[in-house]
Amino acid sequence: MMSLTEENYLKALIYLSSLAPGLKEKKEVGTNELASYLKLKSSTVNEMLKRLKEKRLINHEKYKKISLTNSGERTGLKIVRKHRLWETFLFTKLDFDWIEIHEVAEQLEHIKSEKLVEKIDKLLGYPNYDPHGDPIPDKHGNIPQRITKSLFAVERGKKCIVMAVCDTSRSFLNYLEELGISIKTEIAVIGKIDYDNSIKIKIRNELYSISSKVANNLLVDDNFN
Amino acid sequence: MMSLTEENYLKALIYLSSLAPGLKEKKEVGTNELASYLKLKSSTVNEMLKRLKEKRLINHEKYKKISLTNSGERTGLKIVRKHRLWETFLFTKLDFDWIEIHEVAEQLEHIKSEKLVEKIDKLLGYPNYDPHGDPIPDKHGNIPQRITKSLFAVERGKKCIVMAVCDTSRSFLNYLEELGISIKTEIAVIGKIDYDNSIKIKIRNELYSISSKVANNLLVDDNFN
DNA sequence: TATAATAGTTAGTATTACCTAACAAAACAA
DNA sequence: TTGTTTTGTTAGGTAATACTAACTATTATA
Repeated sequence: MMSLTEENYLKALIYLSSLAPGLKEKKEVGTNELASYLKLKSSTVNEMLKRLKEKRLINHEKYKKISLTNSGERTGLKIVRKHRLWETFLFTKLDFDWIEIHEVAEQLEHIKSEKLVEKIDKLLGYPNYDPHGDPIPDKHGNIPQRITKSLFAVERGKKCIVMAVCDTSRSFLNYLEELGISIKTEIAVIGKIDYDNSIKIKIRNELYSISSKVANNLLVDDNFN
Repeated sequence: MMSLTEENYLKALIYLSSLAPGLKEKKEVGTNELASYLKLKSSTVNEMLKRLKEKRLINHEKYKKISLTNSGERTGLKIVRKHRLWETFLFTKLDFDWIEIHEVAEQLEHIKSEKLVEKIDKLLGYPNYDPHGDPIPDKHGNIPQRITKSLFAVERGKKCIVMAVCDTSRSFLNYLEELGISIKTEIAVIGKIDYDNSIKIKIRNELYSISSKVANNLLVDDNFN
């Protein structure tokens, strides 16, 4: 039986080694990297690594990098799946907003019940992406393709639909809320200002100007023009 | 912040001191009683009692009985509320059956989010009773009246509706499933056999005979004949 | 390549939540 | 009332998960 803490270590390892946005291929992870991600001391992490290795969930040799075993990866992906399904549930069924879902899903992801996960998945209609646009692994651990086209890359004059965000920080999500941008929002790209790379967009017939930083953090689908 | 374990102690205390079926008035609880209910050693319980007392959640003097403070009772009722709401959610929204809901709700009841509880309550239409017929405390801690009339007490010739069960053991619930009895099932009392106190009933036009033990563990509403 | 900076490990400590064994108080019964 | 049973407490131990401080290995750079 996995403890809540062990589950969180695996989830962090999955994230740092393969799920983090912008990672093309699998990456080995260091003790300190993991520690700082989990906001723990490296000595603490070091002890847990021993336990996870004993349980054959990770590969780790003294002073070397960490990688997940197949078993570790499977287990970790299950938790990611649960997290993202719960986020979707909270957002679509209970009207939680973007900013609130993560914290509650952090708790719900540790509920142990295969049946519960599958029932929630069914209730939601087997979604491929969570409200942040992150892909939801299916029950076998297969992960849908991540959306990669950013709003910044959309041509002038084209319309697109917001599918995901690269940044889930409170400040970014709050700013999006102010702009009225959420998942599935339609945005038309009106113009691009070369001087500072900012972009003029139209949302529900209102004009806005957004910085390239914001545009780069919005992933979109424009395959319908 | 309450730990999961502390929450379970409070819930157990609430149950043993006032919520257990058949309790008319508040009862003081002993260390051993609590220990055997929680399947722990009394020494373990004793330590926790110290902590709960420090936190002013219980009253307890050495070698004396335990009672909940107002704060302890409020906190405990919140957990009972969450447990029963989650049971209702699993039963009515996710098609879990009677036998499965308790174990999963034991985990879900510890999720910390006021908003989540209230949203689930709303989604369910603010129910007064869970799928076992146990009353669900409202957000202020008020508990609806428990149903008290057993099937055994229904007069011959009358119809009634199953509202609650007094026994939630696996074996009893399994037997009810076999009979096709669930919450809201209509039962007509056809006859009573004085010899062994067994009862002849009709469910969906099928005749059955049940023992007085079973009849006593089924609580019903017959205020509609 | 020598040394400084970074990364990783070990040792020792604390807290929570459990245990067993031994003991003390209270309740009951002869 | 005195002995026995039941109930409750204390002392001491363990595993999981965190910490700090001190150490060692690796890597990067001057």
